[in-house]
Amino acid sequence: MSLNAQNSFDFLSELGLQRFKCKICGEYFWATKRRDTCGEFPCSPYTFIDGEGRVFEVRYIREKFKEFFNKRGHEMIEPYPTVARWRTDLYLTIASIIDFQPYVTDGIVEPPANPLVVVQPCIRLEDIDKVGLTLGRHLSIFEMGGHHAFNREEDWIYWKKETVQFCHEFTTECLGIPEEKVTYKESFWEGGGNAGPSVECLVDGLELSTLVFMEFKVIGDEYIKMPIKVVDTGYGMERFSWYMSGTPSAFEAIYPGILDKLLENLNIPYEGKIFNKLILNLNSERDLSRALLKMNTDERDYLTKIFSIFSILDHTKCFAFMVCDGALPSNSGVGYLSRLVIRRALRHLRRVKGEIPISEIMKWQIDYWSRDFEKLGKARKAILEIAGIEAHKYETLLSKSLKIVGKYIGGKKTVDVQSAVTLYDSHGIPLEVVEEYARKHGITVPEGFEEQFYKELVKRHEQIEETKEEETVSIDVKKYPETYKLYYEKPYEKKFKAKILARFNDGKIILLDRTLFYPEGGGQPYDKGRLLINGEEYMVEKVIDVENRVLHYLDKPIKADVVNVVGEIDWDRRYALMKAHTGTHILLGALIRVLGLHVWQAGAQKSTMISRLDVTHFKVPTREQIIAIENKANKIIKEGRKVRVHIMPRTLAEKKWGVKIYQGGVVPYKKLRIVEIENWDSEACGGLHCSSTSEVGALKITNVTKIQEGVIRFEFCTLDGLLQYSRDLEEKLHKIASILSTSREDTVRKVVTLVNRAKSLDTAVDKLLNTVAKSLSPESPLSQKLGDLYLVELDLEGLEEYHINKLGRLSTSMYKNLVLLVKTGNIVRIMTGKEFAKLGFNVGEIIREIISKVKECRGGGSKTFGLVKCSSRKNVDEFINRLKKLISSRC
RNA sequence: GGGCCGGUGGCGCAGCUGGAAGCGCACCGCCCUUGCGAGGCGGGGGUCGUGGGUUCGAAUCCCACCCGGUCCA
Repeated sequence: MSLNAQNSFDFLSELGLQRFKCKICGEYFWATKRRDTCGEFPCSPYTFIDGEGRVFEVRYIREKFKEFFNKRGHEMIEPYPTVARWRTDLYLTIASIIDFQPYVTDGIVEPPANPLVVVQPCIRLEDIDKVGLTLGRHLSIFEMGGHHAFNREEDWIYWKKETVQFCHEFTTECLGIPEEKVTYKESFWEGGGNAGPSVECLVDGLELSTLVFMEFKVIGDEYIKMPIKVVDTGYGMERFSWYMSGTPSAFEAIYPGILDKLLENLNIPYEGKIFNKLILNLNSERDLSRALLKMNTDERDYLTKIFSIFSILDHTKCFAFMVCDGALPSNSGVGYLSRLVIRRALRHLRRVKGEIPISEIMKWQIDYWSRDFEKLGKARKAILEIAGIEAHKYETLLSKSLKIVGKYIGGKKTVDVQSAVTLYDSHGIPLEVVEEYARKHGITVPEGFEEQFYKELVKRHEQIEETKEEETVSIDVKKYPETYKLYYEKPYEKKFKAKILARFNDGKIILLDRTLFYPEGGGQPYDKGRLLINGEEYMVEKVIDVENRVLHYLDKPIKADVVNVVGEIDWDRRYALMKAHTGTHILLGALIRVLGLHVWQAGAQKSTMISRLDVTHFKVPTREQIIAIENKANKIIKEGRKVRVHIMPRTLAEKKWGVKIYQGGVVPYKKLRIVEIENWDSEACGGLHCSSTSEVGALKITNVTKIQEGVIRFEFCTLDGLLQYSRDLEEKLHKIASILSTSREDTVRKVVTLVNRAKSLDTAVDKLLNTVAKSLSPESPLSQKLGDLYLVELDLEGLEEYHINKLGRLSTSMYKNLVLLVKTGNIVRIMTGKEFAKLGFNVGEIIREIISKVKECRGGGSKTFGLVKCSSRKNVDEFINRLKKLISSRC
């Protein structure tokens, strides 16, 4: 790649480094002294593992890192959540720079500080299957230390040379790693929509940090120069911790205490030395099995167990963070990822035959990590409960799976790929369970089955086609000035004067210089209202915001020469929406307090009637909880707490209220607009609010549903809606009462009597049917003799099909020679006793034979039962006559 | 958000190339037994997730929706 030109790295010579070519991989690297290899595994083996001396916990490294950079002018920033709620293109925070993409890196938003240092917990699941196998090089959750600088021409902080210098000093002077061991490999990095040359800092085979010089924005295949140059660094806190500790694997360093407790609990001794026998570049299950083949059985079994334990450690920590940040297990969205993580942990726990509940391990993790991450401790109860629920679900799945596997491959001689894939795809049953079943039941698993299995799996998922994109009519508004947003300045004003700046769609869409009309956004619907021009009225039907220009959609075109307008918003609608919006914030505050800190907003829609708020939570709350939530919310309303709006820099807002302000998601502005309900709730929000909670009047939750696993929807209304809502309920009750012809007070009693009556009618009908059936004996006056058989013809017009069938079933089982004909309108049913078929008759055949001769009759049936529909009663009778003749002639 | 699997008596399921809703467990009654366990006989309990459509006829086929499960973004 031309972008990765050598001159990108020339500055390294100024730091006293020399450029060499790795004799093994052929890549270029820099070092203080001549050496043959680049310093990265496998060109250079791991030489730092000595297994002696003190353990440097992640905490130690983290503090050292923060302190080092803080002393060198970097402001400390609190880490963001691991769930990247502020981004639409990512579920998880995969690097520290994610916190600042894309708005800061694009130059739209000022960085919270410049330069800054942050230690960001990150979650990456792409390589989750490698966790454990690589002894800790891969982790699903890790802390990335980053020092970042955002450079503009006019405001230059620092660039490549200083960055490497900082890194070098931190690695060598601060942590005491010998300078001659450190190498810097040339590379190129790309991710999150940005790219640039990078330098990897390697020591004794291990990559400890990567320094990226972000210069490009990646759009499709194109690299576009960025307006600002960003120093994006990533220091692996766990890597440093491992390196410094020199333990056989990283897990001893990351999880001191927890690892021991787990081993002890599982009754497994720990022998780190065995790892020396392993090739350390295990990257896949296949690599592992190859390496394991070279070992003896005991060693192999032992190692497999240890790898599982590593995975359990890693995954339980990861899960705790995810749940804490609101990624509750689900079958879709981020929630699926957290379920994936805990399922993997549970699978490993089963492999090592762990009797210990996973929530117990989770408890240890919370105890250990909440020392640094307070939020984990606060979410403790929810995390443990959710882990318990997930473990239980997994158990249910497993206990069901054997039965399901049997259904698919039981009785077969070999396992077929299709079945195995369906079992995995539709039922979540992993291949190993299928193979286990096959082995037990003597079903052969063909050669190379696993490969075929994955091939088929990939094939199935490739077949999924892309969904069509939605068309949006875009109007180029950028050449006009931004609309002045009067609605923010004066949310209680109803009328305003403005000038028309532009007309679109022949005057049906207009752009104003200022407006009180709130455009759709943040789950708050747009305002409606009217524009007045010389006494003529134009209705405003829709309002949208395009790049801060507010477009008004009118019911009829406005003339080209008009400039001045008077606008008036539909105040009742707007005020109802303001109350709904403030109500939403009040409700969210109540939900977090009653249900727990894992509750995050997952979506919201305000309405003048019933609004809704979706939040992350794992089960539909109980009636008591819902009442508690309502009571809390109404208390806040009654107290008349102040609702204040603050416009303030991001950093300040985050410092004051934390990342919880990002409930609504992406905030693409330089400064945040914070809506604060005194001591209750603070959110970055672009909507319009009441100035006191008392204006909301009241809040009633009208419905609570689980819209998907891990997401609960609360439908609610404020005072205006409540009035309408109760009227609707009243109306319904009134209708029910009138149908029951009783008073509204007596409806319940009446329904009870009716239900009881229905039940007694049912039994009465059953009894009567039984009596009628009994009466259809050969001696019955209705009986018509047909040889050995006899026929009864009934007209049961109006009787339900269900009861006719029941009567037929009863009578024909009582009387084997009975042929029962039941007429209902133009339909006739033929039901026969056993004797009929014994004599060689077949109802279906007979029907088909006769209807070919009778006009406008259709029908068919089985040996003992049949149904014929004719166009008229006359044809029915003709059919019956022919039937009788036919039967008697053959008896 | 998409794909796949499923929804049938209280529970677990069969029936799904369309023809009168079944089985096992549980439940009730009787018999056997000194009692328990068990066994024998008999019985109650479902209009097949909801709504449309095709058909003479739908649990079964088609469409939409709801609910549960699962895999993948």
